[in-house]
Amino acid sequence: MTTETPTNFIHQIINEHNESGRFEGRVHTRFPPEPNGYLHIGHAKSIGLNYGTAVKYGGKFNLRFDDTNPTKEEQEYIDSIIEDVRWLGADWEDRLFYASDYFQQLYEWAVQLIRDGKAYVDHLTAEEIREYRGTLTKPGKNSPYRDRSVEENLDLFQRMKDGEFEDGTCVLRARIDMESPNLNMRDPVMYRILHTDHPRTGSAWCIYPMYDWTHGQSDSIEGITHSICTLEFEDHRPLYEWCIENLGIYAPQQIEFARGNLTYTVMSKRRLIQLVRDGHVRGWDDPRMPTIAGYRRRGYTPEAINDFWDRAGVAKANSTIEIEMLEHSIRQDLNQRALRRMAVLDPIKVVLVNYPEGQTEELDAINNPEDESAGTRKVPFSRELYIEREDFMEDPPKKFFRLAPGREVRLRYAYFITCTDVIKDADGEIMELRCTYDPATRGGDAPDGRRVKATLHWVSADHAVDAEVRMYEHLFSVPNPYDVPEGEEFTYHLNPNSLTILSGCKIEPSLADAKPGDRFQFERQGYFCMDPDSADGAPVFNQTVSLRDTWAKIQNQKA
RNA sequence: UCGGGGAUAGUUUAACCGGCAGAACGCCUGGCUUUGGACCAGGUGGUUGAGGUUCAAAUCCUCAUCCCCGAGCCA
Repeated sequence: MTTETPTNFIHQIINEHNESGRFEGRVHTRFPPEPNGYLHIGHAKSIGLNYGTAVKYGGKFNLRFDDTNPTKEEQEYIDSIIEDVRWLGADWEDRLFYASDYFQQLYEWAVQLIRDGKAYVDHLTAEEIREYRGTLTKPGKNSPYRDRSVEENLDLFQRMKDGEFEDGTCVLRARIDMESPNLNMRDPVMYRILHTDHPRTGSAWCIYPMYDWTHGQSDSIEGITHSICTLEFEDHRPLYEWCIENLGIYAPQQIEFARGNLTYTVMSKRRLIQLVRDGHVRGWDDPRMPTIAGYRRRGYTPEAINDFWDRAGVAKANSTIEIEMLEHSIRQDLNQRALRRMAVLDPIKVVLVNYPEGQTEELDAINNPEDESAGTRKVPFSRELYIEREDFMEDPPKKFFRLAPGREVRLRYAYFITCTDVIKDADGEIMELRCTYDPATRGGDAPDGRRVKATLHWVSADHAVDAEVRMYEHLFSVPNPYDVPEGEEFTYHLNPNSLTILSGCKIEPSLADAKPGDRFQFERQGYFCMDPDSADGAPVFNQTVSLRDTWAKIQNQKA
């Protein structure tokens, strides 16, 4: 038995169970996805909570697919979910299960209930069932088929299973209480007829159990102690307990918690599917999607995602967390581990007029100031360079510290340079900057102790590699995308600038060796992850998140 | 209208049996800096409301208010 410091109300409940001996000190959780879509970051909360709880108490964690509705479920989703849960770091060891593994047992239990007079085959139509159910305020009334004999029910249920009836002709219902104030207890449907092949059981079954008739018993079979689910199942708990009690089987404890929402994000599977199907994004793993696959491609780490949910906490109050908190977690993680590289996203050429033509130097650059073991690398330097267009202003405002006519700045790990000339084309567009460099400042330090207010990143023009860089903004332009004018859809606030593709970016040559999935900090810009779309000699990077940017903040304040 | 849940800084949360409301993110200052990054120091800001019990209430009691979920042969 362990009593751990509770970090949330669920752990407190577990401590109480451990003290009372309810589960003999056992802790066994599970993550039960329905394979009808890709996992999103909200699921990561549940995965982290279930797996983290098991680890905390030295217990076990199962992965179990809730695959009871073959009309919506697909193998593609099963595969992606397995990959995502594994990527997030949750370890189910050899306990990968499917609710469909239990179809036979569930069927036998249904027969048991029929024998006990606690279930019956109902021939009411779907619409009639709805009418008979009553409303939130009005009690329901009994189906005329409710009092069929055990023999008749047994026969009918057998024939349902044997495929004698078409979809929708009848259902098996639990016989509970049509007047219950809890609508879930008004004779809930246990089985419906679906002549649809199942991804795992094929055509073996044409009747499929409903969630309420499956979930609790699956938990029970697996010896789950704490069946953690979201708030909307609170009303189902009495039914969950009814099934188990009337079957006389081992009883786990269902506990509900609030799912977490994010600002600037929609998270329901229905909406996500729509974004994919209607082409608002490039697929389930589009880096703008809040899916696990999307975040992975974007460059997020599982550690950052788990850290984020740890910080967010677990409670029963509905909440929408500011996306800045997620961004903080990924910045913090990547700051520790990402190698630094220089990349010029919007290049402008700089010519060092006093630097010898044809000369090239190899300068030392630190790979990660936060991690000495990451070492250093050589970066080529020459007479013609690229710097960031926005790092120069011809007529700089007061707080602009970067390059300007007559001003001296440092090129990182290289030299101090001073801008002497601005070359423009006929339209007045700046084409090139002419600068002088100070040979005494090699490496970036002035022996005379003189200081500059800015350090710029740069790339040698002759040695630069061209790259495509995909910059992202939030998929939605407002914190609450659901807040739309009367009659408008949730797509109303879709951000037209959520993706900006930059081509002709100039990146330092060492980046040519990168592999898809590799993450870097582009100095002074942010974190970037190489995209699988990359080809030999044609690298593509996704912006994971920008660096914190006080200059941008100053500019925004003025705007 | 019936049933079930919930309400603590801008956001997300902590506060055991009633005992100084604490943190993270954000925001604002300042320091430091070869990334306007990172880091360091400081600051702003809160118990939904009204009563009651108590030496003492976020916590207990009463009455309100507001929010979420529920009428799939979805999960």
